[in-house]
Amino acid sequence: MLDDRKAAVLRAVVREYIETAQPVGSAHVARTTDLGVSPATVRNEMAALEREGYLAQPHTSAGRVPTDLGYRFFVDQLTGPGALPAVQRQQVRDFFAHAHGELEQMLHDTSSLLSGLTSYAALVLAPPHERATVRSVQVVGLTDRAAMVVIVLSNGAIEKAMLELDADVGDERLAAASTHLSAHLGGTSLQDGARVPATGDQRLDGLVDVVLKSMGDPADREHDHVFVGGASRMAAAFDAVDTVRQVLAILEQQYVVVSLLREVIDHDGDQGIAVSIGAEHGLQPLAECSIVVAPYEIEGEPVGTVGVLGPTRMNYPQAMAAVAVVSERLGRTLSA
Amino acid sequence: MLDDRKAAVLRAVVREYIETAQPVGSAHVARTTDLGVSPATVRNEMAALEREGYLAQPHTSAGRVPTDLGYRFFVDQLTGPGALPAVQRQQVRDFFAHAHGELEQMLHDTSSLLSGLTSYAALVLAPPHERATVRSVQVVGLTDRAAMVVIVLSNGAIEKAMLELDADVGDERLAAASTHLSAHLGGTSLQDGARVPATGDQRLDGLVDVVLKSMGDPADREHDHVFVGGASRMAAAFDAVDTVRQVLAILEQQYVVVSLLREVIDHDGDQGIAVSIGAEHGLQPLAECSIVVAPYEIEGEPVGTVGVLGPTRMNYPQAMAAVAVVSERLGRTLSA
DNA sequence: CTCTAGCAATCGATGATACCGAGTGCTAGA
DNA sequence: TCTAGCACTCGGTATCATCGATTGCTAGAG
Repeated sequence: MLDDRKAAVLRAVVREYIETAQPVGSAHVARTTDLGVSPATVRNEMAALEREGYLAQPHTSAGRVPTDLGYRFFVDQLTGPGALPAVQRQQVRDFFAHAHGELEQMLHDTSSLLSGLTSYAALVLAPPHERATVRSVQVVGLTDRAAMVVIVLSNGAIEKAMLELDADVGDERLAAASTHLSAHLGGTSLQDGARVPATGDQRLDGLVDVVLKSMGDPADREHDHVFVGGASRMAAAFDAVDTVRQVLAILEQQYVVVSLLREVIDHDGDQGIAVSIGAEHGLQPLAECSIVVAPYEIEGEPVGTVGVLGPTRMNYPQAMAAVAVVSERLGRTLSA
Repeated sequence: MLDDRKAAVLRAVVREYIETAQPVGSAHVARTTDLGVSPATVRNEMAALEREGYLAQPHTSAGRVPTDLGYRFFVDQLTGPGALPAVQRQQVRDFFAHAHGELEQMLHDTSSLLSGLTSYAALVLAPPHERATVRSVQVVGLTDRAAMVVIVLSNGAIEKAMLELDADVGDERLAAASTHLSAHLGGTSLQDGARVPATGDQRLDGLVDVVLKSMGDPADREHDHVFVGGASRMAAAFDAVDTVRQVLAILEQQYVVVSLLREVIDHDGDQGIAVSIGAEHGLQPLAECSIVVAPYEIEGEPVGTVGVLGPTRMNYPQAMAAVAVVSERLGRTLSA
């Protein structure tokens, strides 16, 4: 596709631009590469690269800037996700060594960690609750007409749903329903809408039905929780305050973020780390952003994703390294 | 303190500046007030107001801008929290009419609502769990060595804590502990570290102790959850991208936000709506922000707060109106 | 004593102008 | 095929004048 020298020039431009955020000129490239060619030669290559869509010029007589395509080439030709500085690697190890119990808290903290490592915004998608098996079902009465179903899952997550009751149901009956449901749902996964055999007691069976229905409610299934950490760092990445606003507005919509993460990771086959650059995904407000995501696995099964969102001119090797380490480590910790 | 005319001039300046964000000149004030005086007179008054600290001049030959003190006067002389447009009032009514069950979801949505009403960031502080009474306690085993304590409270909130066990404890024993704890803690509030009588079974009593200790863990008590909605709108309020970053960074620290809300509402006695303007609170990064908060009450008892965070030149009457209506309505809904 | 009209002075914003320098494209020659 | 040289482009910066909004002050009217 690109001959060696063009590739080297492109690499140099991308690297320099990532670091300085300034258009980079031919002289700079000639100096920083070991190609032993003059700026004039570099100029010719750069002009060619521009024709082919890898570079762009903000205006005549300015240096070149990578296009999305340019970044794409740069990312694709990376052999692996670079290495994290030892300090950071240690930081990650420490974090997960001390990570204790509670799933949601841990995922939340993980997003802060990742954001701190990269200085971009971090996204952590929680494992879908469907994957875990039920450990306990309990129906707790709150008021005469309202009860709450609390389901504890094997991974420490909790599903809950409100229940509106037609009539006052005694505590004993709720307790009976709890026992009955626990007995028959325990060990199953939430997604297969398991059948629960009738007890014979009509009132009880009715109650059980209501509970099951509320559990199957797709509104609750949407509970694909995503943790966004370090969103404020996006403000440092752009200088147009309006861009910042748009990006933050997107990050506030959990649903959008979730499907974005899904899309990016699906689109990329199962390459491990997936990268979406600039306008490659559909979201117009994020056209100036790139996303680096990786799935994390529990017991060998991919269950969630971690990723970072930064400006298109993000430090890809570093971001990929951080995402790789964190996803690997997170999976390992959750598998234990 | 200020004679009538000075007050009128100050009011006019504040109102105009809130609307236009431009320094306002004497001619403007003379035109928009019905004082029937000339710009020259207004100028004298404005000069006086500046000497007294209510106004400031960005530079000679620009109009005046209110100082924090100026806003403070403006807010203090407001008779009440202004009226919300009918459309918005209806919007709030609709929202709470359709608000269903789940506490956390509802508080989250409330923050979005309030942010939408004011176009500032909204803060909703959840009722401290200590206030609610325990409805059910359950200890659920997750792995051999880990269990989870799930406490359902009367207000529909859920407290959970991880438990690390020294040895494998049988399911029956966990169940026994659950029943025992439910029986003795049910109806009590979490904050009084209630004593639970011994059962005689040593292993069981040991387990109960562990659970109680984990519940008393102050790390969990910190669970004063705060919901921040519409943080992205802060990006529209400032044009210095760095200010935006600082403000957002603060909003990401739940702990800081919680104590800030507390401080503001405590400082103000029990006036209902409390307002903190500019640097009145201590947080330097929020020096260009104001906060409007109001407590909301369940069964007549103040349990949480709702508020908005906006630029110092926020629309106070409108913000106060929105906060007042939402807090009132939220309390009413939760009391039902 | 208060208010106002008039007026000079102030100072940011805007726009024109010139200049510099970084960087390019092209061409001729090695 | 590469490079040196060179004219050219064009954004950024500095300078300068101008414009306009607004002020502070003073003198005079009510």
